[in-house]
Amino acid sequence: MTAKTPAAKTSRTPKVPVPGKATINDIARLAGVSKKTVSRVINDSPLVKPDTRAKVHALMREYGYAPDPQARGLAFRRSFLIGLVFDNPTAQYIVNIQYGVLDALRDSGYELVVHPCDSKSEGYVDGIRRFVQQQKLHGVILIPRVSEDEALAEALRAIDCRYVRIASVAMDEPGRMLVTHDRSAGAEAANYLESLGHRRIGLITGPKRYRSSIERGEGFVDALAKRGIQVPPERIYEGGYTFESGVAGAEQLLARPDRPTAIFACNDEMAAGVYKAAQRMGISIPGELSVVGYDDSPLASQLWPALSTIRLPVRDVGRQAAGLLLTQDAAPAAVMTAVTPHLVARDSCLPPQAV
Amino acid sequence: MTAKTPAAKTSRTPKVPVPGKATINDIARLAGVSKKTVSRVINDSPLVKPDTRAKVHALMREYGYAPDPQARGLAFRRSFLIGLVFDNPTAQYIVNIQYGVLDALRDSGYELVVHPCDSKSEGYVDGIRRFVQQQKLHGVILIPRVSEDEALAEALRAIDCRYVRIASVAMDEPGRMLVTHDRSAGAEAANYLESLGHRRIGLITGPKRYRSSIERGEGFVDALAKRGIQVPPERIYEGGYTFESGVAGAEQLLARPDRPTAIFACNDEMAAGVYKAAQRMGISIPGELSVVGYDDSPLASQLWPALSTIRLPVRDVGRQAAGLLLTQDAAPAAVMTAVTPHLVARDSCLPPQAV
DNA sequence: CTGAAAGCGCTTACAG
DNA sequence: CTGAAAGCGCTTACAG
Repeated sequence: MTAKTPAAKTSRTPKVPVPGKATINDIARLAGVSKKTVSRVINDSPLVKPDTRAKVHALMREYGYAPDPQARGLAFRRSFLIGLVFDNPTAQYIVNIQYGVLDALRDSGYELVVHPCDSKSEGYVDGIRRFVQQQKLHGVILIPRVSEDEALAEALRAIDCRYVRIASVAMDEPGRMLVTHDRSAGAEAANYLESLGHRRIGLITGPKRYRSSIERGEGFVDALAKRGIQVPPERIYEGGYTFESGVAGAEQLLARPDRPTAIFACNDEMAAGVYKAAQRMGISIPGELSVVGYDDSPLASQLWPALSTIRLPVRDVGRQAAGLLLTQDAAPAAVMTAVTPHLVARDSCLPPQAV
Repeated sequence: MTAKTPAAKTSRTPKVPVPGKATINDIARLAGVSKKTVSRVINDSPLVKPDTRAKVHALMREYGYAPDPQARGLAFRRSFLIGLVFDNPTAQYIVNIQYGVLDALRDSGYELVVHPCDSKSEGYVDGIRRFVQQQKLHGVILIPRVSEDEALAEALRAIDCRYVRIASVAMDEPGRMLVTHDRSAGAEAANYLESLGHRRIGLITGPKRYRSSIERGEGFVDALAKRGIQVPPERIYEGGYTFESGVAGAEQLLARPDRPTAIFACNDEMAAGVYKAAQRMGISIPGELSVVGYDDSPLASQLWPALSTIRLPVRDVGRQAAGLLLTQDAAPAAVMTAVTPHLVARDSCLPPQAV
């Protein structure tokens, strides 16, 4: 204890913090500055002399120091957690969003907490509010269908909680929206089938309570109308985004005398249902029936023939949504952020047979 | 300020905490006890007079008080977060585990933080260690394949981190394991096919680096052997748990002169590949070929004919794993916890044709 | 059964 | 550009 030489040679003195266990006090002492200065370095304050900053940074690296998120959170009166709130989309969608969000969160000091909910249950908004308040979340990312619920958005604003809504149309200010433009993808599917020569075209939509379903269906019908093709009500079937509803829809549409030569199903699961119905009825795909789906789920490329479908880069959606959330305070987005879905043409469509 | 009557009548005084914003100090003051006593109530200490406890509880409810997890965590020197660490299983598996874990965590005060990783990358164990240490996690749940990595388990033990491993065989002490018994399910598939009368039976396994693949395959082969049926090497194909590898495997197995009358694919994706190959080769299922899969993925019931497969209640797995983690300190599990998979017979199997 | 003091590891507000 | 004091909302260790 008499030596005045720089310690750390005798490695086990209580003065040398264990890697991964150092605190702001250790770094401050080692650097010969106050902890407030270390705090400034942590928070990238410009009010630190470059030399001091460099020295502190070096020490932080040397001891593998990372500030304790809980202590920081307590002082900041908020946590470094982002909530992912979702109702009941497909597993693939949830997981891809998670991967994307985590891409954006990597090395940011933020972590992702998952929070499923049931938007049909009484008081689900209260549940989310409690979650946000208790965890003092930095913000939440809202996936369809909860993202489409204005009451939830309103409740979050009321408690001053940052959020980003992922939805098929802009329904909030730019900083709080990530738009997926389902309508234009519906139109792309329509134009594709029209350009192949199809004129009698059927549509299987999702449930009306999903905005995506409306957008996809309307985009499809409107685009066909622009090219002079009408889709009469009897060629539209409202499905439930499920395989079974796809089967039922196709059976109904294909039983008609003026049977359609092409069907657009608003998701891949229902498109798979169309395959099954067609197989049962002895209608060959793509020879006698062209099919377009939506989602590009793993299923799509496994069907036989491989399904032409709409692909949305969901991981990008997650990444950008998280990016918006993190920059919401610093650089409030001025222009609406969007990720655009596109058609992936595979083997399920052909020009209609000349009958 | 002169009134000595119980306040709260004039509702807006600074003495009355806003709902959802009360602190331990507010509750203590309102109850006329010290915050330490409130703390005892929060932590279910027996050292509180029933009357006092009741009064504090009432106040907590009235003001919607919930202790701040960050403050609590800081004082406890650990957080109330559970980490879910996974490499790359199917989306459906990940999501079901998440639902299950959250079932168990509900109202426990713990939250779930997701942490994907790449077990093939250099230093992935370090990444997980940093995650655990920085967040001061209460514990982590490990899903295959990372759950099978002894080096990771060792590293977690070294930093004194609670964990539960989900795997197909017991590879750790009871309190830290949730076993899924893939071997017995493989045997069940074997016995089913044998009892239908099949004798020439093919097997498409997963990659050898997955313990589940080995267990399923060996369980299948051993069970057949017990009933006097050999599966020669040329009737075993090592797939990659992917659709394409299922196609390739089936094409090879079905091209042989003594073509099998039944195939067991070690997951549903590969079983779907078998369907595709069979369709291409003009072999009808189940008439000329019986198929059994594994996982009971959504795919299974959408295939035509519906796939007979092994079903593991994955959500239960997640729930029980989380349960183990939460009770690890209090009641260290003495006996190995298991969730058992079972065959779901659908339409893809029939006795072999008498040719 | 209950409480006053000190501390967890950070930050805010203030002062210089 | 830097720091000493007080505080975020809890708990531990100690005392009674």
